[in-house]
Amino acid sequence: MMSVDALSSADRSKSQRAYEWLHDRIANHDYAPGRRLVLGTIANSLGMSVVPVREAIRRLEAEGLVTFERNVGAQVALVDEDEYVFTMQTLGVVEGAATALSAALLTPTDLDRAELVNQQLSGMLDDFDPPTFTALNQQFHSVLYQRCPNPHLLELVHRGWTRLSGLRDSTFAFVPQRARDSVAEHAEILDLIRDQADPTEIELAARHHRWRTLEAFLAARHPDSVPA
Amino acid sequence: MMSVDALSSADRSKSQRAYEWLHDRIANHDYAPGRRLVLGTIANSLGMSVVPVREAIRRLEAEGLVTFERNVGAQVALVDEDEYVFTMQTLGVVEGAATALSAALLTPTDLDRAELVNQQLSGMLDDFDPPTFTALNQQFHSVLYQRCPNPHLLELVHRGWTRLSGLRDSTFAFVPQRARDSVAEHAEILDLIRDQADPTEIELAARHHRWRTLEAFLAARHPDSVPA
DNA sequence: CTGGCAAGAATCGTATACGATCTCTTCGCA
DNA sequence: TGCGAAGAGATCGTATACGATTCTTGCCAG
Repeated sequence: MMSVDALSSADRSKSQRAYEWLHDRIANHDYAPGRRLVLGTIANSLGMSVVPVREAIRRLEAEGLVTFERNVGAQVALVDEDEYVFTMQTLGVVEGAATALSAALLTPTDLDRAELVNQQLSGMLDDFDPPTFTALNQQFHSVLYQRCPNPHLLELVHRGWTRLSGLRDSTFAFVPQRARDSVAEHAEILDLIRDQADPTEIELAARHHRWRTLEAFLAARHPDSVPA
Repeated sequence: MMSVDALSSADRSKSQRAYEWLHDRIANHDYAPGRRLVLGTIANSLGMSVVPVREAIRRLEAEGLVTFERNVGAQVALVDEDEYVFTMQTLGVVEGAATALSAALLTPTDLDRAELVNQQLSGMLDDFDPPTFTALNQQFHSVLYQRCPNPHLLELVHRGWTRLSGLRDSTFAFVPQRARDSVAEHAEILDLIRDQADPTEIELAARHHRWRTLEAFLAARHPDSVPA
């Protein structure tokens, strides 16, 4: 019988395993933004040489999850405020588009599942736990965009979510009030999809839902600035 | 005095030079879709070992310009019809968004330049040369989206254009009639921007402009199918 | 003549090695 | 005491080497 370890490494190159290993750790924020990624150390942990690890880090760099500086090394990408704004803005665009393209293809089961998740979100409002809320929130949205037939758009949505997952605390930890509005907007988006609304309307609803979360975050960070 | 070659390689790693070298050749379609990229051969051409070349190819793979199969090798990504459709669809989304975000920041000089390029396009309509038309067309659009302050969106737009640049013939080679409509739509987009129209209106105009090119291509390829 | 197998060539995947570069500490001198 | 230089240690960048996998070619049996 194969060992567990042998199974887990079956038919994947070391470079691929290194990529997945690092990707998981970044997405689960076991490796926080700013954490240095020392090639030799990672190679040792994985029982391989540095060569496959370097390739994995190049891929993560191209995806924006890792930054790299020549002769210095790699670290998990920092998500400063600008980076957060740009990522959320882009995510609003691509997720909105993916959701609109997905909407007509959602099954009644999909919609029920989304509804159920949103009810769970609603039930948490008075006993608020940001990490759980954030996880369920992502689950809600992923149900809605998952049927998007365009793989490029889907990948862009996934990358955006992954980048944001590196944050220790979500927007909802900073701005709890936003959670309540968010749940209500989810219901509106669901209604639009159920009513087979115009795809553009669905798209803009999904986009502005995300952008409002971004605006709530910015308002909390910069209470003095004048709203546009 | 440094040799030209030493200058061209100054302060960039070999990995970086390999990346740029390959990227250029793919973008200029010196390397056509499907062309195999043999590590050893490329390494020889560049006077380096295979290690930096492998890293460069990993990056190009993550950007979608190259496909890679384990133990087989890399090739310039094929752009079949599905791939073309998905890329154009995605490009419509991200370029539309980038153009809308850029619009308010365009200077009068930018707008004059765009106008000039569109006049050149217009002047070519009766003496039609698809490659030149395609190049000027890209130039027109890049003027409009270049001021987009969101670097993520800008990068996505660039990647989309680069992927499409690998095609030997643009849509305009298949559907010359589309060129005339395209020039007219360019003028409409310019008017919207000059009139400081609502960003959403600009965005949708830019998006649908691209999507109509896509539809023209599909209609030419599938003359029998029923339009939606 | 055709299908399949086997040997060789081509190419990839990864380990190891070592020079190059950066960073941090330490030491000397003002 | 503070600053700058020198050196040690850490880490990176790339070359080389070689086993592993895949592709190609040609021979043999049916």
